Amino acid sequence: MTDVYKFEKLKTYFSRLLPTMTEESWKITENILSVRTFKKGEFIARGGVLCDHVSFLNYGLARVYYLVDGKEKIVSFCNELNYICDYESFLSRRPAHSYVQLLEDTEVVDISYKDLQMLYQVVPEANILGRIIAEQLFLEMCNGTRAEVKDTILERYSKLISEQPWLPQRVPQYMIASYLGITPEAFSRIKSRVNKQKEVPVMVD
Amino acid sequence: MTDVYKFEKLKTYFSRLLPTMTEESWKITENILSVRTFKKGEFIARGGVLCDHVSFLNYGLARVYYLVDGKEKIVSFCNELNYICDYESFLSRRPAHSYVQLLEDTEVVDISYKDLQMLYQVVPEANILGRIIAEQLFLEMCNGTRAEVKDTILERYSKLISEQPWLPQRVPQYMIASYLGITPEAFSRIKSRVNKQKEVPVMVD
DNA sequence: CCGGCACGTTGATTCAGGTTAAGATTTCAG
DNA sequence: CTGAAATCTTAACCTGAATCAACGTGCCGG
Repeated sequence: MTDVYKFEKLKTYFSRLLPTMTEESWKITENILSVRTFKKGEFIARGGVLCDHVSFLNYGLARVYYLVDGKEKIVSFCNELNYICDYESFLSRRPAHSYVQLLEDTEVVDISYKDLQMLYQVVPEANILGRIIAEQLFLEMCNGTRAEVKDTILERYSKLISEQPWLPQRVPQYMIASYLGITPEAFSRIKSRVNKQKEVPVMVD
Repeated sequence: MTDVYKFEKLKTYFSRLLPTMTEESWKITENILSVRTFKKGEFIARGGVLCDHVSFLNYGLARVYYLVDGKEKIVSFCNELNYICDYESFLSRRPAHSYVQLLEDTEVVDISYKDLQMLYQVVPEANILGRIIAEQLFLEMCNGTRAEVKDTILERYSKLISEQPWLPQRVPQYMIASYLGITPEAFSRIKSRVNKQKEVPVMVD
């Protein structure tokens, strides 16, 4: 947990997205970043509250969910080397609709809206990075939406596990059910139904 | 239909997004744009085919849908002053997952992927525009997803009609049902149920 | 004017998943 | 070690929407 250089991961990530970014631009960027740590259970964003920071996860785990009639509907899980933030709230400057809660002790690198806008003015590459990141978020969103429309629950489960294989070890099953859009009971039923058909269990705990 | 200046609408749109864009930058941009027209029923993007252009709708109407088990699931409708394109395919350079079909004769202004990348190199403002547009698409997507998660069918219907009031006059009801994620039969029933409760019909044809 | 087609409605049946409830199992603090 | 809380499973019953099918109604071309 004691990184030699606390922005290392973010820097690597940026240099992969935009290899042409100069060391100078990075130095400026670095200056307005800050590191924050959170304990399991804390929130990085909450419904009704403006989300004023984008956070890049150094280590830890988070979930994003909506509150629907008092019930939590999980939209995504997020670990190391990803952004966590209600980017919708952040961009639109309006109260968040989603909740972003940490499922483990977590360290993030973050930047405030104000500072980011400043960065866009000062560092030209920042706009390219900002564009690429927005595009990537858009692509991820597309993937999610498409899967919800086209895939069966089982297919979505398989995809989830193959994309984030560490998930079953780190989050309870009822959260995965919530992500799939069904109740824990239904999920349990589906699992047992599938495992009865094949002698070798497909869905692992 | 005979616009004095065929890029007028796009220019206005851009200048609203980025007022600081110079006339010079616009001149360069303008040079790589082209106008295309389509007849009702034609496709701007098809599943399995790379979508190599972003198109800005000058006039006309389009729908975006996925094919699920041979059935069409409409994701959005799109008219004047919006982009139509499988932006996912366009950005990722992979075959499209969605179909974009014109529901009326349509005129678009469009730009190819290659030309856009070139523009990003040559005109610095283009990156800002690109970022803002990607951000907006992301926000729209969020709205859609959130509505699907949180709102009832009736609420989503009301939202749709208040956002695109011209819709019922221009598309058949079964397409609206598809957008809402239910069958035409179910939609019909919901409508009649609602209209029975209130003496004055709420859902118009 | 007629026949066909696209669109909308209505009814009967079916089914996946929700709900409720009760146990079984795991986890963890004290 | 022990008991409470959290999690997972199973079963019985219920519900909303899909499916299948039949039937209007309006529109268009010949």
